[in-house]
Amino acid sequence: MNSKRKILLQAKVLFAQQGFDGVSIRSLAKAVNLSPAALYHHFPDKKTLYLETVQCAFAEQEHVFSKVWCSEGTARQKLIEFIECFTELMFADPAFHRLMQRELLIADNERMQLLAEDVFKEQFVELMNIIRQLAPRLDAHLAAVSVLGLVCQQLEMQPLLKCLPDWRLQHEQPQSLAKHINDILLNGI
Amino acid sequence: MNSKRKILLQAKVLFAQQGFDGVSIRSLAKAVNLSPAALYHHFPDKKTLYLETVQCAFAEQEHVFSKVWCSEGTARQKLIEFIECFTELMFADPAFHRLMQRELLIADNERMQLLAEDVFKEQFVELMNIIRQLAPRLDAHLAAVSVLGLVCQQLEMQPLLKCLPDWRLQHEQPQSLAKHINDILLNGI
DNA sequence: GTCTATATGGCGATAGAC
DNA sequence: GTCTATCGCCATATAGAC
Repeated sequence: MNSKRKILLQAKVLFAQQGFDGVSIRSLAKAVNLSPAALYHHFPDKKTLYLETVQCAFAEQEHVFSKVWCSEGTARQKLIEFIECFTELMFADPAFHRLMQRELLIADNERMQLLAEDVFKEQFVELMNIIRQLAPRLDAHLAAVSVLGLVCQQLEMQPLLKCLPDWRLQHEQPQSLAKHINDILLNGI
Repeated sequence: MNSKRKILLQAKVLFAQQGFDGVSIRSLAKAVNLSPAALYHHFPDKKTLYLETVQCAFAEQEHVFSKVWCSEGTARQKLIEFIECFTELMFADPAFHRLMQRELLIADNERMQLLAEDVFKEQFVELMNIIRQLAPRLDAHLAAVSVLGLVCQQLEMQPLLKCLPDWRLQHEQPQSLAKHINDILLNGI
């Protein structure tokens, strides 16, 4: 395989796990069986390597939901489908989700604008449109974030939840989780 | 003020902002007007300093919600009150929330168990009890996390949300947010 | 309890051979 | 395109004076 691609894929995993400062060029080089110097042939410096890693990881996710938005169902069916699809995606690629969390903690303004424009905007607008159809009384922006929050928080808190009462293995299965979220969203508490 | 306490309070802010690897003993020392060596009088090493910082930050939050659980209202009123209280708390102390996010990313098993037992368990059980009264059909554990997720995700995604369509300043006001979350939780979409 | 000075090591990055 | 060797810097941590 292309060395540059191999580096980017490994970097995604390591940066997601340990963050920018936690990953050294040396450790990344060892993980892909190259010398540290070899990495500098493909990237001018560590920061650029990191940014390309993030860009590469997010580019993979750009058009995942097109099939949901184009489906023939009602708005309600589309929302249910989106939640199932989004939950599956987040659980299938934890490195992506962790990278996202770290980017949000860094919150670099320029990068946030790029992420918003290139990766999230289109999907977010579609989600808001569905919500507007289903619940015109709600602020669509707030409600869209609520939908995402219901999915993401279950993932983020997983390590803690295992240590709290009434936790079940089932809680980490995306289908079971999607079902719960759909229930709570459509019927309330 | 006590030097050790001054160090811990400043460390909370810096570690929350930049993470364990992002904060050097030197930079922390400069921020509290001490030499790096002075910090080693109060803490044996950097890792211990970090752990004490986290422990100190979380200890402050232990009994914040007791007034909610002891109030005289119905289960529904208590839930509304909890959401308002929790939202206010998270927005009032962003350093605490960021530290929590970073701890979840590290996900050290021993520390998760301590956090669960000492800080979150009691509140989490109370929240589950309220939910069981309101909606026996739901898995109380999943539903409790959903409530927390609705609040936390709005905070975590803030830097990105500003760059997405239909964002309003109002979305960052805790009261306005709590109102939305209560609406969506009690009535659904 | 705080300082100055310093030991020791890992870091990002570069030079130059192959 | 990859290597070995290395530079210069900043990190954690310690020694010992005050």
